[in-house]
Amino acid sequence: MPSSSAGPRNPGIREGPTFIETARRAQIIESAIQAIAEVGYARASLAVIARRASISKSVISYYFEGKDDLMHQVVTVVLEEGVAAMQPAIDAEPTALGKLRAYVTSNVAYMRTHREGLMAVVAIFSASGGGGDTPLVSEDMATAGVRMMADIIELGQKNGEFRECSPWVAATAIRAGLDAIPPYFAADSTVDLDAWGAELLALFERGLAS
Amino acid sequence: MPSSSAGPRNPGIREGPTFIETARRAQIIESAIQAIAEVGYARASLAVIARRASISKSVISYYFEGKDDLMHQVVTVVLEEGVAAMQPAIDAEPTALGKLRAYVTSNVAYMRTHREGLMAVVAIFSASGGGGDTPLVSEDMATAGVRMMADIIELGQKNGEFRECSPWVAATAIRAGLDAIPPYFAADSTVDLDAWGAELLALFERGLAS
Amino acid sequence: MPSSSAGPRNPGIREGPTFIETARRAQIIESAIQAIAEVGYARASLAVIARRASISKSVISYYFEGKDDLMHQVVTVVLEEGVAAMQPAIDAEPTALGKLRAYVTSNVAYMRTHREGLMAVVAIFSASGGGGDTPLVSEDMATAGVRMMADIIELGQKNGEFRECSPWVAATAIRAGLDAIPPYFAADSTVDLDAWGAELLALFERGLAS
Amino acid sequence: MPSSSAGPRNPGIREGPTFIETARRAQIIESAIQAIAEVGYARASLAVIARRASISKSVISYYFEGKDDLMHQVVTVVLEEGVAAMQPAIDAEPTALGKLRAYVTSNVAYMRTHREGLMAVVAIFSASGGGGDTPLVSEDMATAGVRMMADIIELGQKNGEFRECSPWVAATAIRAGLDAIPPYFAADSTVDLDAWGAELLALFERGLAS
DNA sequence: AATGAATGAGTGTTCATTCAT
DNA sequence: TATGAATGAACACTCATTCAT
Repeated sequence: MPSSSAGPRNPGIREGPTFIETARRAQIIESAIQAIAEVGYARASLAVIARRASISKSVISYYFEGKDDLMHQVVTVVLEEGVAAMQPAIDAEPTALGKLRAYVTSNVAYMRTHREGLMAVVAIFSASGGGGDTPLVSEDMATAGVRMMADIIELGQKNGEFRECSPWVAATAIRAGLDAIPPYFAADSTVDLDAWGAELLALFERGLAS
Repeated sequence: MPSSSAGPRNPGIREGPTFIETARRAQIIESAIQAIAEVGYARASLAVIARRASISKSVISYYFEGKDDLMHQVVTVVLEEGVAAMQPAIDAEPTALGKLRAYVTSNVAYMRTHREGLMAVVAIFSASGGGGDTPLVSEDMATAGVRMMADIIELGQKNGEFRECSPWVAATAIRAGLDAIPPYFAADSTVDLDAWGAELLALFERGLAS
Repeated sequence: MPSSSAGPRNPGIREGPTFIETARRAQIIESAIQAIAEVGYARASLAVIARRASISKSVISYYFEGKDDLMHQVVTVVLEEGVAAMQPAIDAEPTALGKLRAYVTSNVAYMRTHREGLMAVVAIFSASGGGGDTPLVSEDMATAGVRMMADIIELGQKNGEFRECSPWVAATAIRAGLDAIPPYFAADSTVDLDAWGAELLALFERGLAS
Repeated sequence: MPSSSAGPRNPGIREGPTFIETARRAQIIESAIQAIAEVGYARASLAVIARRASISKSVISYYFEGKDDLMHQVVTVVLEEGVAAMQPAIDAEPTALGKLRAYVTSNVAYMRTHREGLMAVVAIFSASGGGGDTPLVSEDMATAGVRMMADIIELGQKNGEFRECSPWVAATAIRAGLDAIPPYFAADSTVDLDAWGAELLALFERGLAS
């Protein structure tokens, strides 16, 4: 009864994930992220991922239900960590403008340390979107970041902080603006992320100002 | 062994591509676009593309150096057609604001009629490794759209129409905001593209206003 | 639109099976039969079958939808050939007793030249029966031989040639008695098939006599 | 590295198999039988068998030399139990006819309670290569049932109870007739086994009558 | 006595590519 | 100009087996 959230796929009786299991899972997910970020989703085969982790392909099958499961977990981990990193900062701000700034700032900060993860997620997203039968990435996950932003904008519109406009379109634009950064950062790691974030903020603050 | 830039090998008198050759190439590229848009990059094998064009796989190998070449050409054609469709409208406008509006408006218009092509390009982009320089997508191609926009913004700044800011960041954001549309449009073809474009324009006009 | 009855899985426009196609199909089916008869169904992998035919595995995939399809065709070919060899002899006999004798005699005769095929079919049958999701062998095919025999017995009972008894049980026993022969014949090719057939006939003629 | 004939390696004082060892072996064999009967030989992997026994795969490797050994033992156990269940009834009958009836009757009775075991044996037989001598099933084992029956027939022929004929052919036919039952019984457990046995007996008693 | 971890060979299958015709 | 045939490498995945603990 292999499951993505439970342990490996063999044992008789289980209690909780072993130390080694947790470590291996993390290691494999990390290798997957690096592989996707570096050679693209199409060329990130299990063999490539395994080689990068210096393990045999079978180990991946031992800890994950299959490639789809692994990809799903990559997305989950990166997104959950991202939300965990951003949410407190956003919640701490009372105003919509503050929240908007916190969103962009903390997102850019997260980007600095998790560039590859974000690139991997974007790659998995659009590889999934194509039209396969299994979603690989749930609608819910794919739009989580946009929804967060849209909520902030709606709040600002109720407050009178922001002008009337489609929160969804604006939120999509802001997220897209952020998602476009990692590739540039990957190609040139001297890119000034803070400056980029500040520029984006200036752009959207003005764009939304009432 | 025809190359991508020249036609099939022809040691005779001929110089330019035959009529039939041009037609076949276009047909294959069109089939590739449809296949990618419909089943995703991963499942768009040469066999699938060939079946869609009602030809045998070998014909593709005859007209293109390989799959990478075909993909490269898909990107080229779609992007060049896009530029061809947008450039006159942009050039016709004297002011930077006018050009910005023309850019977004004509881009959205092109999107309506070339949704599949744009989705295919995005799919090829992210399947081939984020945004770096790969066999499938050259750096130059990937950033062409951004550069066009950046030029407009710089013009506006010289004019005094737009405030001082990083033209590159702003241009990237605008392009990203536009590129985010096709997936939504594909999932729901009743999406109001004009409204979306207008919203984006309102956002960025305010964001750039001096 | 690959199909087991149609041609290979690639071409644009098809008319009928090529000469080479027919030959390859037959060759592959023959190799599969030999492999199964020799090493058992479990060890008769596509690799083994391909090696025996001195071709690469991919050729099998080129001419058959998959392993299941190949197995299905093995069964079909062997059974159809068997029926074709037996049916005329059976039909030529007016009496049920004559038909019974023709059935057993022609079956044994077919066995001499198609021992491996019959062993393969039996192996595929019981590998299929296990409980997989796809039948691999249709109920219809599996019981065709028994039904043929049962019909003969029923005819004999209406005639008064045979005593009253369950035609199905008797037919099953006769078929089973015949199916048991090939392995012995395989182990020792000097087995006197005609004598074996005659013994079986003596046994069942008496067993069914009214 | 316990061998199939001895228990797990035990360099201490002990000679015979421990209680727990015997129990585990029996449990594993039983699980193997169920697994094969239920999902077929092909899908009855050690993992499946282990899960059914609620133990880890390694335990199987601990008690058996390998999968082949386990399968060999499954066959041995089922067949030995069958002989043990039939032999007394056969020995109790003085006449060959009585023994024939006892053979069939007790075989059918054993079938009712050990359907899965018999199906497993048949599956192992035909998965492992027809009927020859393989690691899984020894020539000796495969023909044990036939020999038992052949002995009875020979006795009857000496007695004058049965007519002259090849005891081996007749015995093979009878065993085959019996072995054909389990699949039908498995597909439809309401099959009247006693009636089936009686029909077979009627058939073969007449067939052998002097 | 038993486990979880890991491996390497092997499974069926897909794919881009080559080549004679 | 185009095809059918064939290939070999790679794919995700399964499996029996080994081993330290």
